Amino acid sequence: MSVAIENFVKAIYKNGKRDHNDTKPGNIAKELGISNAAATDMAKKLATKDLLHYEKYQELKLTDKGTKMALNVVRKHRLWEALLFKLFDMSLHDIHREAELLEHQTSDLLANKISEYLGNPKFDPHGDPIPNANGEITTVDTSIPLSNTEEGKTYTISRLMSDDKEFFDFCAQNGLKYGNSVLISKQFSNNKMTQILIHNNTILLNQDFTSIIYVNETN
Amino acid sequence: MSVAIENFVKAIYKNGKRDHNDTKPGNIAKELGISNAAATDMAKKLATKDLLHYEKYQELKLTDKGTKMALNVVRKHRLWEALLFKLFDMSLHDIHREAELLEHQTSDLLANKISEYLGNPKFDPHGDPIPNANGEITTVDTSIPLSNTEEGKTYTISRLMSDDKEFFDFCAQNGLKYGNSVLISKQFSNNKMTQILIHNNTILLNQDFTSIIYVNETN
DNA sequence: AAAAATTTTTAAGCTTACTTAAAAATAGTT
DNA sequence: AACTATTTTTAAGTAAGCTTAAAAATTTTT
Repeated sequence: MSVAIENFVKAIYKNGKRDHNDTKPGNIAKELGISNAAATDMAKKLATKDLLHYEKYQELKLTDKGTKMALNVVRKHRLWEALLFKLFDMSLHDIHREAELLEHQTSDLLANKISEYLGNPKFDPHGDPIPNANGEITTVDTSIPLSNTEEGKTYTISRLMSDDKEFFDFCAQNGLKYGNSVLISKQFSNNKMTQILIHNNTILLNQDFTSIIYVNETN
Repeated sequence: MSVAIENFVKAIYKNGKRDHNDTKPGNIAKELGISNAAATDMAKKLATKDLLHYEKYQELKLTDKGTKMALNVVRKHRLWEALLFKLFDMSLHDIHREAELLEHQTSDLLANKISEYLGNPKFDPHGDPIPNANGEITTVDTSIPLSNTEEGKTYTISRLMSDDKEFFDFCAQNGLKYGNSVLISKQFSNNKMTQILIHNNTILLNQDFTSIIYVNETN
């Protein structure tokens, strides 16, 4: 299966996990930086390969086979991120970019070797869960976006759901890192802004950021 | 530049280093597993990109630009081999196969990180020299094939120049490994066979193998 | 030096993964 | 409910990297 196909099913998988749940060709096209026409073509083709269900004008739905393929690629991506993060001093954004390419050129054998070397980690450096060799995510995700937190409570950063360089640069500068603690000092009523205290610094975040930073309540 | 192009210049580079020195399209085609016609087409195309000099029916000669590209790919290949060899318990053949794919999806930045992590090694696990970030091979190679050794002398294995699984399996079984010592117990007159002593085992090697196992005389 | 064998080149054609442009259907707005 | 805007689909076309078949040139053998 080609890189284009792997990226296509991965994009459907990722979009299907999001709030909007828009997996129509146009959204997948946007995710992949290709034309809508190309996405429609590809969707039809992958339907014949039993990777997804295609019905005109409807959302694209991965079959079990398609989901398995997507999870296999996601697994390799996250294992690479975990490995590069451990071995090298590189920004999360750079690591992501390398993993984006390496994920398609990695045998299952190598993926298993990486996993084993790392002690079969359950999460990558963004806090995203790493599917196991069977394509299963066994961890239960109880995290919520920062935008949904309560004023005065303390949380632990569990996921940074982004590919964006500016976002990661901002995070790196402000100690927003997987595992770190944040206190919600002020939650503005409309949830459009959140003020947090981290490392004795007060930061004001807008919804662009509070919707992709996920946290768990600290016990 | 595409994977196909990187592999093409790499094949010319490798063939140019061998005894036969046959870099006509047919030989490159054989190396890459494509048709002669495809190789001729590609050669013409790469000439327009100033990667090689093309003259009908003549050997293909890399330009400086083409050589630089080839060495950059070779560098990444050998760095990956060195890294995978260090981190994981995998056969040299499997490592080679993974590196064959990863080499094309590796930024210069990542290559430098791998190199740094490994202490800027000068050789990969086969004993092949690793070009530096400028595409220069600074080491001097004094090694000779086993077929050219002298009876009674002791040598150190310096390079195993092959991609072949059977060869590597044989090597692994018999302790034929980069850095190991061999005594030439009998060199048959026509050089078609060589009998060596390694790890207290006597092995008879034919020329297929003695021409790709390189050694240095032990001081 | 001719004849035979091989290699290289040319030519035509295929598949993949795109593109743009226009038609068709859906979704949003008044 | 009708009009508008957007999205999806269809259709036609392109570039990369191959293929096979046949012509042209080179190389090898006798």
